[in-house]
Amino acid sequence: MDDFEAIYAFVRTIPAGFVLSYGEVGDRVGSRPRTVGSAMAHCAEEDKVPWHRVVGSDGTLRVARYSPVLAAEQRRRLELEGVVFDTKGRVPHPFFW
DNA sequence: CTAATGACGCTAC
DNA sequence: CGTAGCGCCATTA
Repeated sequence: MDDFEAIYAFVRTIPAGFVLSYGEVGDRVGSRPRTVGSAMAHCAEEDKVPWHRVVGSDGTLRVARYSPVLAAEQRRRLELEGVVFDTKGRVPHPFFW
């Protein structure tokens, strides 16, 4: 199984309304943050992965640097799940579960 | 096999 | 606050 698949499998278990950082996801699946980011970048719609629940260690939406459009999409989905953003557009702090 | 490519994270300045 | 450099490593070309 590709490392990506292991990452997708774990991310799929994150409940709606919860947010974890790339590093935290990496800790759970035994991968480095870089690999987690790479996996999220490649995940396809059919993978059914809640990629929006993974943010940067500082609570920012890292995807914004690459695609403002995707960042807006991520924020929209999180707010729909009840996640609150601070005045700087960041998640107060990744939630744990 | 080598090189390039990231939705990262941390430290230093 | 912002930028830069480095370590990291699976995946792809």
